[in-house]
Amino acid sequence: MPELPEVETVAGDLKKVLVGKTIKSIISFDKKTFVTSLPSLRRAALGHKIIDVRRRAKMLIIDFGKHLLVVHLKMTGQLIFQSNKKLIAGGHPIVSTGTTVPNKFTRLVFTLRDGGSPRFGEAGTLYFNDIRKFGWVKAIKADEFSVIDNAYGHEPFDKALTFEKFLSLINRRLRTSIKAALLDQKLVVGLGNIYVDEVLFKAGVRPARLVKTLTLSEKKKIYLAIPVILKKAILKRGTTFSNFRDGAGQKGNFVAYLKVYGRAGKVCKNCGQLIKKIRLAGRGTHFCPNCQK
DNA sequence: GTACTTGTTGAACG
DNA sequence: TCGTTCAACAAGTA
Repeated sequence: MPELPEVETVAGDLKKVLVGKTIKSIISFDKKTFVTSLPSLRRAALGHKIIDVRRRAKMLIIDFGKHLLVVHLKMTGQLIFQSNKKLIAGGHPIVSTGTTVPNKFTRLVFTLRDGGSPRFGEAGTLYFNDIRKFGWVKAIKADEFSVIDNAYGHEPFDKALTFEKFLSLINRRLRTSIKAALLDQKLVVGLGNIYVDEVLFKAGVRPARLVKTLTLSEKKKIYLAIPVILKKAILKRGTTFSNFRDGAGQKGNFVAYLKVYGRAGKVCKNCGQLIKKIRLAGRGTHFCPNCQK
């Protein structure tokens, strides 16, 4: 389940290998995988050189200059680059899906060549896999990106997201739970179910608390916990990564640092009480009844 | 077989 | 209009 740290990791890894390469061909195995039609996907990308790969919210952006491919992995999407025997992968764990590409979950295949000239040979393949077909790929003109961009809120590491700004944002959701407010990508982007639970544990606030009941001090703790949790997760290369090949060094390690998520019925690492799980905002929600007030 | 999982959207609600 | 909740999507896992 890629949230911000996972997408950030994938974007960084792919940037290293994709920049400078040119899309040679695009093959589709599933029309549902992209919002954009295959012909316009090809128009935007074929023969164009990749100049950057980056992240915005939980989206991956492959930048061709005049055009962009915008990729959302949603829950089970993977982007896998293969060159010779080397795999660079990111997204949903590949436990049950086998370790080879393409496989039955492969939706799109991009073949690449080095540099801009057709005289260069193939230089790897980029696979877009998605088990549940929630993910998508859009091709847009660069100057149309603001339409997508404007639908999302602040980046959690953006200096523009001051505490005052954060307050004014969550104060728009006074009658909802703090969990629902933090999941809302129109306020602050990048937090999904896992990291919201972790942020609220670190802040010592129960997920079900309504925003209007929070003290200023609690809001400050939440505000401060967001970048701490996310940065640590990025450092550990995310929570849900899995090795695609031995020794690839791609395994996400943050799962070992999770304090509440997925630990229902286990003892709190902080106080020893049992972690509780409830259903909130339509999501499984984990917290420590002792550490979180 | 059934319940459960999740990011995002859009419908339905008050 | 606004804020909020909830179903829907898909398919693998327990």
